[in-house]
Amino acid sequence: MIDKLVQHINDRIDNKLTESDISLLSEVFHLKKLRKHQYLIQSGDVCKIAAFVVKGALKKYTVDETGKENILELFIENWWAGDKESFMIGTPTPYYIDAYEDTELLIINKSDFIEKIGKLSFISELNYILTERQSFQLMKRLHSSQTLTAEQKLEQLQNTYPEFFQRFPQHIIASYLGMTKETLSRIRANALKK
Amino acid sequence: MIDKLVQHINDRIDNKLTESDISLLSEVFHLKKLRKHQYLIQSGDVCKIAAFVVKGALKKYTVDETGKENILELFIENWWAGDKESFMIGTPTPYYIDAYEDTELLIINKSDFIEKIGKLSFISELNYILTERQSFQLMKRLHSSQTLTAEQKLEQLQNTYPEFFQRFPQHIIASYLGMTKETLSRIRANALKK
DNA sequence: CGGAATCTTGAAAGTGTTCAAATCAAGTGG
DNA sequence: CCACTTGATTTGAACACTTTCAAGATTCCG
Repeated sequence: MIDKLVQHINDRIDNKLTESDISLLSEVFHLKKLRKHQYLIQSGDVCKIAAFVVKGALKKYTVDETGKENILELFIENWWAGDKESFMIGTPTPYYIDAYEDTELLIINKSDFIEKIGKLSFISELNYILTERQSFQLMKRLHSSQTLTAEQKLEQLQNTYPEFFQRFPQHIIASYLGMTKETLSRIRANALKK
Repeated sequence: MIDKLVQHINDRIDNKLTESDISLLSEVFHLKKLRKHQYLIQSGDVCKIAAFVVKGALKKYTVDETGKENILELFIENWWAGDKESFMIGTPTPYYIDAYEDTELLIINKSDFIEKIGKLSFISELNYILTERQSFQLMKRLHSSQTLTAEQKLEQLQNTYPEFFQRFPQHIIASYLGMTKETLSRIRANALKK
């Protein structure tokens, strides 16, 4: 169970984890299972956990006045799910995160994070790497959101995260891309013609 | 000159800079002046510098096939201008950055950054804080870009960065918001009626 | 088989863009 | 001080793309 997390970390940091690092991780992370449609966090909560996805899929979204979901992020295996801003700063999150499939997570709560591992160099290193990558990706997504047509957005997503199309239905992908499911359907029909 | 940078750093880190920290900064950062319309970086360059804005204003943008500028970021005093991804990873930047006003920058080049200050704890701390904040802001901008109407985008920008409206003309603001100058002009006319 | 979720299709409406032209504002040089 | 230039803003009309709403078709799965 913890193996996937250890692997994830070793893939990203310079010096591999020692046995004692790993046993510490085993202590502070615990397994949590979510059934399809269960929430990890809800709007208004302060996010007090960080969650590593061992198995399954989740979506992060807001809900507008009309009840429409606007999906911001999709999480699958080996991704971190949560609201980092709420977790770090302690402000209430505006987001919902729920399981789209039955999901297994490795959870650490904020107090354990701060007291037990936050200051370890491999955690700082990992955290920095992930945060920096996140910001690079968000810059690209923002640019795409503002400059590309719906068709170009689809094509780009097929190139960057083809796995999403295996895991999520079209209406979820559409919302992630900032368009309606009808638009996505029509665009796909057009793209096939060519 | 270096004072503004020292102030900027002291405002953000836990332990204030020492005299020797400051004299080291004075050594590795040098002043660069840009006249209005001069480039700091151009598309295709590898960004080999990080630049702190002492005075002036800059814009970061791409140019599409038709020559249209799509502005991603605006920089004024006390902001860092550059393409961090290109700087850190060494990939060619897709962006242009140019001065919208006559501008004074404190520049550090990559080799000095890596060899002389990159490993100092106050630089790591600052870098992490800025990167994290950047990613929080980008998440919000992406969400706004995908969910708000043009009118709501304007209102939100007026609330978050009112100073932009003093420093940049409307067509620049419009591009930053991902809309045309005509749309922004009409929206403002409508908003005034109410 | 039957029901729920998903995907497709059509027509009408909405929102923002494009293109072109007019207006406005702020220097600059004569 | 005025004419001229340049950049910025506004306005109008036609157009393009995406959404909305509604209905029908398809797929999945117990």
